[in-house]
Amino acid sequence: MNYSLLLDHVSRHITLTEDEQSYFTSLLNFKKIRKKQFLNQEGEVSKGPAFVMSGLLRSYSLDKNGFEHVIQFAPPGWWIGDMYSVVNQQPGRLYIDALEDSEIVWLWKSDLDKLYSILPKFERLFRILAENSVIAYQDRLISNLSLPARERYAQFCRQYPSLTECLPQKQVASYIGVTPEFLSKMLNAPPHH
Amino acid sequence: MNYSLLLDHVSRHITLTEDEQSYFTSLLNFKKIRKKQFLNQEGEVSKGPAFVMSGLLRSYSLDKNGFEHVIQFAPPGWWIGDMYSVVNQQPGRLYIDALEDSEIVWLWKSDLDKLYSILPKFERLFRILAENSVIAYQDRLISNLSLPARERYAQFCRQYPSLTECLPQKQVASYIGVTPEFLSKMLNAPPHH
DNA sequence: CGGGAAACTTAAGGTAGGTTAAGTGGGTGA
DNA sequence: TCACCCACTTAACCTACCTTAAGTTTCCCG
Repeated sequence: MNYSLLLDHVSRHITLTEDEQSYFTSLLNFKKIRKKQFLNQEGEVSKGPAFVMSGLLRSYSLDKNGFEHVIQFAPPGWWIGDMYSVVNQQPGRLYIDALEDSEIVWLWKSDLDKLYSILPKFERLFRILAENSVIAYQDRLISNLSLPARERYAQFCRQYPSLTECLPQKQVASYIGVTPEFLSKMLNAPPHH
Repeated sequence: MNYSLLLDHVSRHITLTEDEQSYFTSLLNFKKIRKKQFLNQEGEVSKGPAFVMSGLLRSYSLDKNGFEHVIQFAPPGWWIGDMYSVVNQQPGRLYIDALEDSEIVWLWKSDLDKLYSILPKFERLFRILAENSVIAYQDRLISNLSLPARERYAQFCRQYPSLTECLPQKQVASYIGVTPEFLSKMLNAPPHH
């Protein structure tokens, strides 16, 4: 198993000896997920955070009218999971599925806790990741509260140019919070002033 | 100076000896903020996270039409800050001001970093706080994407009953993402089935 | 290949929520 | 005590975005 993508990612925030690296990787579980298969369904207790090695995952919630709302996309090199469910070990409210055939590695919550106590450096890693996550959610909240759909779309394209290319429009629509019909109309209409 | 509110809060997540407590409190800066005064203005580099001892603060962003969008309220026992600005030591996009005369304690980012290296337990504390923050922002994002204003209001009342009582309506309107006029109309109209 | 499901488009009509504007009442500082 | 400000209300009008529905294209799976 080649963990270099993950170990590179980790080493951007904390430094590990070879022994520490192999202890860390010994806790990892590997999994292939084919397109449209689920890592996680609403109402299940999420096993733990997952790191994407290849492919593309997303998390979304389903409202009572059956509409999906994308919370996050996770291309290779990103973490994804249902934080609420992992932290509280309660059934979550998110679905996580693969938009492309994907490979991930994931940790049991109990192994993560072990990792924290044996290698406290990992507290730091996950603190930093959580902080970055807070920043990203805050940014998105501000956009949702203060920008019209057209500018939210423009911001998405600026922020995730590679995703913009490979995602179907309806996924982007769901992320920025409009219907696919409206996004289509927007894109095929003359740019507003 | 009486730090019991803060130390109680900290001890819910990590355990400190008396020496550790006094080292921690030695890093704290105390500040009184009168109603309508700012802790933080857009474009400034935020000094660091602040813990509210008494009073009530809020953070908000200002859009290009001059409208405020409340990101967070912070009653006593809560942390508030501009995470983006603290982490990156760059000018932030948030204003933080006091809705009531308040007292806070806050940490320089550099002291926080010292604290992490001398007492790694604090990595854990702030990891947990950041994780809870992620959960809260995710929840709010889901509400904004999938619930109509009336239900966002109901959820706010359920989630923060004490804030609902003491906040002026226009602050709540700004938090749930509607105009004060619309919230007023909503509240004075017959409940929708 | 062929057929069905998705993704995308177009368009008509509807609605949640915004804008503007005017008025009321309570609180507070000079 | 008065003046002013600010929170809140009301109401008429407006628009960004949604709903429904139909049609076209693409693409995948058998």
